[in-house]
Amino acid sequence: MRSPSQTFSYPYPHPAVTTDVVVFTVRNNRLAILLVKRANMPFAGSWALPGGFLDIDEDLDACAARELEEETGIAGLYLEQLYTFGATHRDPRERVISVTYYALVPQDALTAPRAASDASDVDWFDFDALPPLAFDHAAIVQMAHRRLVAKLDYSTIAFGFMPKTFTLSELQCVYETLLNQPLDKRNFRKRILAQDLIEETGRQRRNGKHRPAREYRARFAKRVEIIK
Amino acid sequence: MRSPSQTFSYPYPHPAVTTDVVVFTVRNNRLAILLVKRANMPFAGSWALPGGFLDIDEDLDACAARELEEETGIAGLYLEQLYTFGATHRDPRERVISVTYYALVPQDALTAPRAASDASDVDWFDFDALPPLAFDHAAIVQMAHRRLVAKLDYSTIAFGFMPKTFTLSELQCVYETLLNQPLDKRNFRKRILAQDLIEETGRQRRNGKHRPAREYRARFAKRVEIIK
DNA sequence: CCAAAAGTGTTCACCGTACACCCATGA
DNA sequence: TCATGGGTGTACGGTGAACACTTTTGG
Repeated sequence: MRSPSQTFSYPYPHPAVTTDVVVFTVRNNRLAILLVKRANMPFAGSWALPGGFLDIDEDLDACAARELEEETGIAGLYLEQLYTFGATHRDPRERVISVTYYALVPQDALTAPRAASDASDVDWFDFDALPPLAFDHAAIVQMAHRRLVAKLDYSTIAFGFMPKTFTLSELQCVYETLLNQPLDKRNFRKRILAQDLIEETGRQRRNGKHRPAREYRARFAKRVEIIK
Repeated sequence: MRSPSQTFSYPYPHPAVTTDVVVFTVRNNRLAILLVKRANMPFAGSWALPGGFLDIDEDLDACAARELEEETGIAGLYLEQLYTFGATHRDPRERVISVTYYALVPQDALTAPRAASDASDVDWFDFDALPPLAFDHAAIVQMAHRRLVAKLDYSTIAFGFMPKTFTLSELQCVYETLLNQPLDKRNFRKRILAQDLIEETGRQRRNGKHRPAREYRARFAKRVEIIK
């Protein structure tokens, strides 16, 4: 707003802008996502992705994080932008553009989410047993899943599901879940260790009446992103 | 937020939504992009990406295609969504969310674009000699370029720069330009032919006082079609 | 016959894959 | 001592990289 001539505002109807988030986790060796039950029209009573309307002076990423926390109580996740959905009739109320995100929750952080705000209920659903979803959220979920699986090959995205420390068997289990196929133990360990992405903590994990497992942690500080 | 009917409209200020497009081509063995000179405030006289405001009942993809054609006369490109930029102060006029796209133009289709609409001028610029850009368009261009280069490895995106028929040397030249490094001729030909993506037309190309080159065409339906 | 770009094969190093047995612990 | 998951090495085939000369044409 530098000069009067720059205070122009586009004199045509503006669409609403929302963010929606696909939150993945691995739970009971199944891929699962977080859904909220809508309290309000339209689609009241339907399950949907957590999300909501953008505040006029709020960054897109902040909106996604805020709506996620408001509706589910989950905060602190790293959100990555997925795609922007803007078909003209995707929302019966008015024209709505949805900027979508996805995020990963470590297995151990599965605190039960609590519903609030526009959500009357919140729960995790196994990815291959999802209920019918409101709006075009099924398409959003599909795209997020494709992105997640594609990224397994060329990024460290799978570590997003791991707690701070973990065993190689736990890590392999996550990969097997995401790829939906068994992996050879020796080859898996060789590959992971060769990438030099994890290091031993020096401690051991005793999980039963058998040999203890070595405990590892990720060696990289932040998420190592390889460009898509 | 509740309404008995479905004519509800979100009762808070809506942001404006625009689309912007990064159009790449390869010209004189250099990567180049298409820019327009802004006719209006803000940033009047600055170079910027072609783009503009979304109509309220227009799909996002259609908006990107329309604005591109209005400002540059280029139509018929396959546009792929890149990322959505929504920092709160990226436009001095008002809050603006920009859904960005990128597209590829074949080498031979380099008809001079013609300026119109909000653009007082249009031109191609070598990617490594871009002028200062309006808004956050430099960041958009950077992201588009990273995506383009990343996709060379695992997609057929390079064919988007090729005419309907081409020689292997021409194709190699495009790869070398995009990767900014020379490639071994024998390995390149072996790799391309092994992928079974192209086939001989049976004709030859005589381009000088030397051995003619075999002419090929893409075997798959190309995404980038025609320029107007 | 000369200049200039087109076209062609082999070797080698590395990596992903297939595959089976011993180890450490708690009960 | 047994049941259970943890941990280890080798051999093979396929793929990407390095590397130089012959062929075809126009002038």
